[in-house]
Amino acid sequence: MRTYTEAAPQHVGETIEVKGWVQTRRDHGGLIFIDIRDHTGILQLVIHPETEAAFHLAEQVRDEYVIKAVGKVAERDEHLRNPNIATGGVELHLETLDVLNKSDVPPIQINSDQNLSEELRLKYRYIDLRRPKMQQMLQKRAQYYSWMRTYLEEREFTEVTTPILANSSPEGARDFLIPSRIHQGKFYALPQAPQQFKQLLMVGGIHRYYQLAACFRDEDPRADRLYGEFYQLDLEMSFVEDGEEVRSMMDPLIKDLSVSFAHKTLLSEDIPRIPYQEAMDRFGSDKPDLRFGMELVDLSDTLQDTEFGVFKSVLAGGGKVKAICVKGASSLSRSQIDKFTDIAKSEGAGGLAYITYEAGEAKSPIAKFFTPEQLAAIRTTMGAEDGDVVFFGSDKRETVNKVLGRLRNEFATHFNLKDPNVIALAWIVDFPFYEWDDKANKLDFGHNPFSMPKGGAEALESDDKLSILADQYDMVMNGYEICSGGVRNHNPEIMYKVFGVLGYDQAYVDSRFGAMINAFKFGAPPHAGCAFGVDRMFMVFMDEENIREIVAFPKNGSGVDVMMNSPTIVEPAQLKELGVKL
RNA sequence: GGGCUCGUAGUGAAGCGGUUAUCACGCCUCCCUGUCACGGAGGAGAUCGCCGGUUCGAUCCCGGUCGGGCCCGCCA
Repeated sequence: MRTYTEAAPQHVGETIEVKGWVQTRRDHGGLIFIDIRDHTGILQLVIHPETEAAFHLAEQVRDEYVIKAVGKVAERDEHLRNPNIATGGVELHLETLDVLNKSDVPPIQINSDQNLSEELRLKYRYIDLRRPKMQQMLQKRAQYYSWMRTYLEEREFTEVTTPILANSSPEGARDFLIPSRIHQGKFYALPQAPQQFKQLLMVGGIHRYYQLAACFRDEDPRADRLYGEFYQLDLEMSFVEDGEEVRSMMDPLIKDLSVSFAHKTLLSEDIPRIPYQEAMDRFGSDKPDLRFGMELVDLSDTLQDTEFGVFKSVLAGGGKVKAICVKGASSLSRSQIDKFTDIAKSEGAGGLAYITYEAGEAKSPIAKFFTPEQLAAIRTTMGAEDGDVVFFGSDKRETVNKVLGRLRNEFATHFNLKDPNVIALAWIVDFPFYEWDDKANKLDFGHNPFSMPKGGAEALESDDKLSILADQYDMVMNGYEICSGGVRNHNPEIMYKVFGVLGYDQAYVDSRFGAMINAFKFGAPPHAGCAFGVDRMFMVFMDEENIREIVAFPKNGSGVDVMMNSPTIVEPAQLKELGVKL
């Protein structure tokens, strides 16, 4: 009878057959033990010299050989049990042994707790995947997908797959282009997201749509961003005019995944909705980690009359002086503070002023520039106690927020304020529709040109284009953006206007988004939706800080698949067929 | 495109202007009948990423280059 190793204890006294890999072999000369591993776990095989053929073969077996073992399951004597493995109470006394395949000495040791370089693990991913951790990860991921599918299907969402060979998107990330053989000189592009298709599904009368969609973007990767391809839980709902309908639809799923699937604790049952500007002002980020406080405090009024030159000139120029209070930071060494100063500078700060509170005193090179009243006011406003350090930022509003937001995050990491067992969720809402592009020195879309401006066509007439808000929302989980969505603009007239603000005429819009605009002329229902970055969310659930850890076959940081050796040079014949001149 | 950082046996680490380049795991041979990351004895295995410079002498210092990682830019 064929069985899995984990089931062995249920078959004491029976003869069973197990197949798997050799985890380790312990040869005692006159007695050999082999730990056999399959996808369920490990089982100890005992090979006695009396079973001559099996014993002889067992002497030659090496790690990672693939074997088939037949024998009788026996209870182990009390003193021979191994509490460290699930099947440690039994063992299999071999009758026959077959080697189904040999293995070279593996380049990475999978049964060791030695650090392994990621490079090597990716090159030999098929061996790396045999490790229990990776096995569990892939199992868990499948459950995760299934969990989401079940939730959506119970709520009238229909799964529809959309084309992978699609069109180049003129805005946004770089495309992966696919040359057309039939139409030489023309190209498909892999979709950056199924955005236009899902909106067309709404026009097509699909009530609610979802898809675990592959998305492709040719942008440089990060620890939380895969190169090339990633998956979104993409969804859209028709006849929705208020984004709150989408958000409240998704809240229970994400909370349930956090608690029941990932076994974590929610920071709060209620998921706050935080306007973009408020998030920037309080946390210095549009993806704030809410597991800790350390909020940015505006001291501009408190220090209105300061004689401290740096602050004085910033305030006179309409900028802001803000600060964060870092609990217990007086323990930081000079060189540690220098490191944080470098970080502040890398975000555009001129320096990093701070006040240390110790033994009731405010110690700081800049303390002498403040009146006792100002010093007292700073301390009270910041809630600083002995042992704390208040770090200042002074610049124009956006820069101060960015600098202190980054520091808030770095300090939280340094002082271990990010509890991995807690999930803090928030929706960031009311993103600015337009942003000022400093480099190009012109107005540009803040986020997504397809979302509805809040207030509709009328709002677009505003003189202050930067004050126009988009009906758009991101979900944030522990400092990661895990979802982005919006109420879509389904009205061709408003669509033309949205682009018109940036100086694009109707012909331009038609040439870029003709299919979608045209569709909107034939009775497009109002609709709204969103897309979750399922890889990134899963990474948080699995306590990983590198997104490649939760993907079976990721590309490395240079966009290379070091196992398959892609990208690669192709045969001239293939290029010729595509019309490429050699 | 830019910044920081790493590169030493198969693997993970240590080291240092002059060493026989150290340790652990793994590997090979032999011994071993109750181990479980078995144990014991012995052994093989490294042009110290690559190129150039400084020096009497470079794995070590300097410059460049290649490769990995993290970050900025970028990611509608």
